[in-house]
Amino acid sequence: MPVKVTSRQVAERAGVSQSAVSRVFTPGASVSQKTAEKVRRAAKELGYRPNVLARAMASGRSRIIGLVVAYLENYFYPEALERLSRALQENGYHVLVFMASQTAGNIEDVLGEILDFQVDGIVMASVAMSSDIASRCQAAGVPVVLFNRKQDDDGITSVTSDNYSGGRSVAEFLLAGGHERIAYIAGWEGASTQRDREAGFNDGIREAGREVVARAVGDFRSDSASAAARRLFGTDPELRPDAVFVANDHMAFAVMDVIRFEMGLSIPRDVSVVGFDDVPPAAWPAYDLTTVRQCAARMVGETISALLELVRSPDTATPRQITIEAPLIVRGSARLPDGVSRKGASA
Amino acid sequence: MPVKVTSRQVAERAGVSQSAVSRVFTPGASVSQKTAEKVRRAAKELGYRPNVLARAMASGRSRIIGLVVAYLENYFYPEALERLSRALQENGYHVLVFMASQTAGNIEDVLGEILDFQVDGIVMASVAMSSDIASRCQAAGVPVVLFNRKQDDDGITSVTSDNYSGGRSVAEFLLAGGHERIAYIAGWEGASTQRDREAGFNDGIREAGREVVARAVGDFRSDSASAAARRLFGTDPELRPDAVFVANDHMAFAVMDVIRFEMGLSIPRDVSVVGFDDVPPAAWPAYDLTTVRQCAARMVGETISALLELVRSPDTATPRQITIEAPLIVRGSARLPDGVSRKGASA
DNA sequence: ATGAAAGCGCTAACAA
DNA sequence: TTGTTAGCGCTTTCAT
Repeated sequence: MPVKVTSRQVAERAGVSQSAVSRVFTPGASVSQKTAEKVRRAAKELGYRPNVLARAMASGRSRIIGLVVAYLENYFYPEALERLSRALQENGYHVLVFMASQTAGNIEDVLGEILDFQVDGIVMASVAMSSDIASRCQAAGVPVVLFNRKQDDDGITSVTSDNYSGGRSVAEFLLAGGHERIAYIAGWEGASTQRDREAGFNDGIREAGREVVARAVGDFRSDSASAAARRLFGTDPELRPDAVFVANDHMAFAVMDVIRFEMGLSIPRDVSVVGFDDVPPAAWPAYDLTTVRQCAARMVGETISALLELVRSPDTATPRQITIEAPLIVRGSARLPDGVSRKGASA
Repeated sequence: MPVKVTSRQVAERAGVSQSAVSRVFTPGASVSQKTAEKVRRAAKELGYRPNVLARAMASGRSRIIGLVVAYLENYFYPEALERLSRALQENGYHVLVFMASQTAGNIEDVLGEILDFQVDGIVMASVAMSSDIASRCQAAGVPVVLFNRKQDDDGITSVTSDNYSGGRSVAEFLLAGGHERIAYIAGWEGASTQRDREAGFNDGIREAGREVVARAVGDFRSDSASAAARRLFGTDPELRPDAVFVANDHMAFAVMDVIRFEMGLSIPRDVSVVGFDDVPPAAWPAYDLTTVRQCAARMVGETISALLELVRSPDTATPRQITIEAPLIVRGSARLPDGVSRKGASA
């Protein structure tokens, strides 16, 4: 049995030209029933499968999508990756993964590598904002969509959840719950998600004529978040916050553990904690975290359709900023406003 | 600025032949300093980057590694994927992801797709055992390594941790802790990891002249694990297990939550729980789970070196079964044997 | 509907 | 060291 079967060999066996074989394996090409049958039989007998790379070279379309992702440690991303990959597979595309460091400017290098692969499109998940990306890809003629990040430049397609409103609903919820001293633990400040969540949150607080009493930066990392929590809560009981909004769940778990197991405080009696993302562990009873949901399924769905649109009709498709609604999921980690039960979402 | 720059254009500009350009970008090829410089300058001016796909076609080596993975829901895999991808990137390879369903026989289809991409090698993470895979890849001349799975057939390279010993140390630890009624919650029975962990565990229990008093199957899924826990612990206090070994951490978290929050029992006072994997949440204070560590870093390291060895010297390299040691990590979710403190590991 | 022929952009002998 | 020449396996005009 031959290790590599070419279309030429199939053609020979089927008694047709090589291009006939190519057509049989090209959806929408014009071949007669008879030829198709002969070819398929010969192909099956020989165990022929078209070489995707050769096809890519000749056609200029690789059916490969480059995915840049910084860290899988935040459990929002594994789910997104899995969904993205499955959805793309169903559409005949495959994902080539490029790991980038979270903060570094090495996005530029990575971008070069990606482009070398002649990918049909790129999904950038959780990268720093940089308008260079847009222009470089535009120059290379490769569509990009930003996943869970936004740029001020609106020439680039992005899919995010409504971070601003999400942050705002947290503020309103916490205020309605009668909290007096509300704090915030920020994510990495280079991220648009961080910026928007905080902006919405702050606006919500301020419009009630109040102020955030304490702020620390956790950089979206659990160790930094723990440290931030120690700083915020390791003070006099009178100065201590009675509520904290943490910029994502991943950090919120660390914060909750510091509050409960190091400080010996009770959640939500002494302190209310709210996160952002609604990753699976947020629903685990040990955390039962009130949080803002980023619906990975919908975000991925929009990402795919925007990207494939750009891939398939590069000329007519235009960049869009897609925003997915981000509902507050009320669980047990935060004191409730009067009259609100755990089942009802708050606004 | 041209959208696509070819080596031919660079050659023209540098005043050399096209193959000279190719050589400059081929490590280890023979080019003079002078030529190299001219070419590099021309390349830079034009913004030339070699087309990886064309190179792959011509050379027969794509520098793409196919990764088959079933589910990222178990947090052991995101970490493995991230490490694998980074390590391969450092070696000039990239990962093409293929999602397979956990149980289905669709590994076969996926394998076909992978092979179409002319990948240089394949990593199969968490797939069902199937000796067909080995032969199909062998026929295609593509090296494979099984990650976190083993086959009876030893013609295929695999990297696993020492699941048998791991299971055994759990048995010994639980026995030493004075537990009277020891139960087991199994993973998906098609997995070699499940089989080996249980075998080691059972042997450890039996050699002490004892028996596992209850067993349920959780299929490595948290909902099934919760259900299993309800069955096991929803009985008379006298019949209730006082210790349970759960085949992986992912399930163990669900089991702990059922035990604590549904049954109202205390861990470890009423029930000891031990898991397997040592994923990050196992160390979170809210779980503080005693578990057996699968060292992702080492497993990935061995996977990479075995795979690259097979890729680079297909003739001399031989299949190996690599086993990584799997130490028990003692935390607070299980009653300790007398004299053992949380810092000292048990045997 | 089909075959012939010309590439896609590169690597790898082979000569020189 | 360098240029010339064949391909790698496919898609895609262009005739027929």
